[in-house]
Amino acid sequence: MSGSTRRSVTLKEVAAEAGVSMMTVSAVLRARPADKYPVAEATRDRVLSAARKLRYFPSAVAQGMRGKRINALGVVLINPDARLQGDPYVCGVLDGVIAVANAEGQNTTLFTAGRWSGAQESLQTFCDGRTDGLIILSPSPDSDIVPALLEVGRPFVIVNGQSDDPRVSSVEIEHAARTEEMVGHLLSLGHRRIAYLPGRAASRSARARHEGYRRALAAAGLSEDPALVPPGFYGIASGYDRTRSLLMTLPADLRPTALCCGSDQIAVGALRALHEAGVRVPEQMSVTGFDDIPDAATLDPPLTTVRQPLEEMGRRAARLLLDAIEAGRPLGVKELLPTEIVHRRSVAPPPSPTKESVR
Amino acid sequence: MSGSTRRSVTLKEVAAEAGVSMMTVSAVLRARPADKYPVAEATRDRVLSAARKLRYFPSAVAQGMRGKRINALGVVLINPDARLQGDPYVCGVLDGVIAVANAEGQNTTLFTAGRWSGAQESLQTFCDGRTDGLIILSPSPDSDIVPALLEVGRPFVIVNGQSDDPRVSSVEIEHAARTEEMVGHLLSLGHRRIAYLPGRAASRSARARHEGYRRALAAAGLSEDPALVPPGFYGIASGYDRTRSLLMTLPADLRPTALCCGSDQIAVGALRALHEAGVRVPEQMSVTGFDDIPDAATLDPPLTTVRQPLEEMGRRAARLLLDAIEAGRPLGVKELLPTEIVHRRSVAPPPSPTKESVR
DNA sequence: TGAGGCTATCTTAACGTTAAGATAGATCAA
DNA sequence: TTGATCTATCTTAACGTTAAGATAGCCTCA
Repeated sequence: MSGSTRRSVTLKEVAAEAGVSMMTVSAVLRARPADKYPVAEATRDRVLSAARKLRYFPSAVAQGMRGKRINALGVVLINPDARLQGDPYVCGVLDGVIAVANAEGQNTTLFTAGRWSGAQESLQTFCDGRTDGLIILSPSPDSDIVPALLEVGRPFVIVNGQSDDPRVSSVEIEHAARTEEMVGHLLSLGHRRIAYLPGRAASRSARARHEGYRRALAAAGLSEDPALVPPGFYGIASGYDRTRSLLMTLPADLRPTALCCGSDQIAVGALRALHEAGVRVPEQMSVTGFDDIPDAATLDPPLTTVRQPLEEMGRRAARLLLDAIEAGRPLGVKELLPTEIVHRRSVAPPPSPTKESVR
Repeated sequence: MSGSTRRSVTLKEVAAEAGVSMMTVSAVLRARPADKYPVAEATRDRVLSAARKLRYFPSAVAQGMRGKRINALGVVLINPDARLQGDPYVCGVLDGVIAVANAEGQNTTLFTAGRWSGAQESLQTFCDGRTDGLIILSPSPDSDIVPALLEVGRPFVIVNGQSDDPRVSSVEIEHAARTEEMVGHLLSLGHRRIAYLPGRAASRSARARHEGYRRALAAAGLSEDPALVPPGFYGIASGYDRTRSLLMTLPADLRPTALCCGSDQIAVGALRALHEAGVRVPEQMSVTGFDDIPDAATLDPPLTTVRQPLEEMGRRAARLLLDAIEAGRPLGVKELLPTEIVHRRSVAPPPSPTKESVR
């Protein structure tokens, strides 16, 4: 019975067992409205019990070929060495996508572009018909995947990688405005020397956040001091190394009194370096992050940061995608989700001597 | 051209464009060995350029219906409120599965059982033919999914939920033996009152780990003190609450000197509670975990724990599943992966007065 | 010269499902 | 009584692909 049952039970077998045509079985099992395909009560029962007896499961693949939907959403992780563990950003978005997909009776299929050998090759995989559409997570602005997808005309939504093309739907947050607000907050507390530890310049979000930092300084009549903005990347190691450099290379009176980090991971590294150097946070140095990863609340001290609604972003993306699939065409909706600053203990006014003395 | 392109390009259209039959196009594009289906060089070129021109992508769905493989592995997350963010265990295994799947040209499809209304209903989703087989993550021993899957005869592999049935393939670690070793280590350091914070008793792994704790005590001539083993679940909140209770309810001389936690998440909660209560770790209290999540190394103090090769477990499971799919039948392979204790700073001998005074 | 074997290609049928139209008996109004 | 309408079911064709067998021209060898 079980064991080497290679083939699965088909509609035809159920039909034979119940002594009716396949169409009748199909109608009964899909519970079509009776006015479309009326079935006698007795027949219905016979069909249902035959299906149960044979353990029949409808083939989504065959259904997908017949109709035009396979009821699956694809999620594309472009990052070549993408790993879920230790990537709260991707996991959060994915959780949102899965939640909506589940609620709407859709499956979720993961695509990871092992090595990126150009969009053309990857599309062979992404567009093979096993999903109805794609959610692209943080495509680099340099990648050619967006134009390629537009060309094949498949529904897709971008998360965190807004495109100027009016046909593209995307879910995005205000990187610049929120960073500007954060830096403004530090300025209002009296900080004047505020370092910024940015993500890699190839990333859209990193560029936008950096721009927010500049705008806040400009609004306060200050300009960016390159010595306080060492290039880096989103990652614990970057935060650690850059912070150490800042501490070692700058004379005490030129040291920043606040460290605005482009991501929480960077802030984690920064806090570690400050801890090792005996610099107390926030008394001697304020530190801020961006993302509000789960760890942010339990760091020592808890991190003041920007909360990105990761799961909501995933949910929105999934809904936009479903809309586009339904409509059968790109809808070009750009959603901008609200973010907020979460105030925790890693920020305080600068140590007293600084006061209003702008250098 | 793009825009409302709803339907995708088919083999037939490519064949028409190239002026050959569909079969020839199929043979060219799948690069079949020439001795099976020889095609003239000129024809080949014509087909390839037609396919490129029309942006043809073979339909995996149609291929899957024709042949018997769709080249996708399913991963079933039974946990009803499964979330990837904050679940390093699931993420780690998933990373391993994805790595192997990718390397073998397979897709990965996620199934989450929103609410668990019995295996029969869930199987409708899991067995709808869009995957060639399933990897089941940590099924509860109480769930009826394993017998149900055996009955429908679909290839599947269990991770961390070994079954006695000889047909079932599983990837497992030694929960009991390693916990026994960990508790033995604490005993050898002189600890005699060792609390154990278990995972939910419905979970196989939690039961097995708990059993290891008992065995270690028994080997030292001790028996379990129910007051030191409050029921709980794998999760930060459980560790925090249970630890607070232990600290508040027990008189100082009855307090444990070591806290053996059923998971790293529990240990995270325990450390937080101890920190708040001003109990120094490891000077006044040793703490151990299980899993070795990435955070374990950066906790304060870094956590002594059992390293579970999560990613390797995922990789093994994927390989076992591919073997079973290949064979077309359950193979009943049980893999037991090695684990090791990672010694970090959260463990020390008990404070001096305790010594050998077994109460 | 014809049998056999190549090479390059085409045709048919099938995978499991479903939309649309066909059928056949029963009921009903004119 | 004749057609119209309704109910319950069946039949056909199609979705995009591919295995297997068919075909047709050409070459080789006895």
